[in-house]
Amino acid sequence: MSDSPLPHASALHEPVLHWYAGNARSLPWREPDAGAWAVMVSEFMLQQTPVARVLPAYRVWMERWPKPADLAAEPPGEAVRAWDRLGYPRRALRLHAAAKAIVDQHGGVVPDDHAALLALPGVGTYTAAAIASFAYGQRHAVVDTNVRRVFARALTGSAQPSISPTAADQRLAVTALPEDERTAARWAVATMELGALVCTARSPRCAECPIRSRCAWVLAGSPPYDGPPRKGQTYEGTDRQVRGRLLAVLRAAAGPVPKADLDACWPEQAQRERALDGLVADGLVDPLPRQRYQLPG
DNA sequence: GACGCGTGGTA
DNA sequence: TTACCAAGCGT
Repeated sequence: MSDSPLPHASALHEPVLHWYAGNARSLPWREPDAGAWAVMVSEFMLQQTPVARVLPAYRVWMERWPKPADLAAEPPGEAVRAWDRLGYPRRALRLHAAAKAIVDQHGGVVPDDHAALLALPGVGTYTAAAIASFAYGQRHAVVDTNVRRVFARALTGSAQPSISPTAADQRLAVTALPEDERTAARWAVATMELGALVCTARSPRCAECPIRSRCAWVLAGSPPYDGPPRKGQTYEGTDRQVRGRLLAVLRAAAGPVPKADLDACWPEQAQRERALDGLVADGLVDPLPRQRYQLPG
């Protein structure tokens, strides 16, 4: 995204906030009594995983571990097991580590300070801003892929945002932020929701969009994407697939698993060994004596 | 900045 | 069917 002449983002505030008031989804982590831990758990799970797949795992998780201290008291392997098939299971490990840090350093309360949040394992720029904004009502630019896409279209006039987040994206989001703190917090969640429900990546529902009459991309005739090709992520045959299979076996087992059971899930030995070593190096798997393995204790 | 990291739904 | 996409993070 370029950072020059911007349509005044302030003209978008009222229509987007009004749209959100009537169209926001009811999600458990948005309930008034949800709390910061609920927001934090949802944000970890939603990193690269769609809402529909997060919902059941989220409910089980919060029922079992309603506070950070509840999770911190368990071995990390239990977090990995409860992560189920959400994908990227290192997030489960990081959420567990973050819960321990919250207990050790913040009295068991999710911190409300942006810098303190950023220091937690698995919390990056986006997640720190999201927790501070959604859970504590603070004024932060909350820049995820939805927001980058909405701003790319509405303000910059391009069909898609840059392939990876840029400093310009961040600056644009900061510039567009309403001054008032509470309004800024609603704007953050509203722009994200607009990107998730209307201003979608593939087939945007422009007819339903509250800012279509002010959208730079629509006003330019909705030109197609003309940037460099996006990096297609292959999966079949990758180490990621092998890791996924190995971990699925370990999640399903109540206790230690003989190596033979792991050997059965992938034919090529070299890749299998590499994947298993990687899981051990990542702390997702504990090696035991006598060629056995289990989730980390 | 590019890359590795899971999984499944959708067009 | 293949390819893209989904509330990123850490190295």
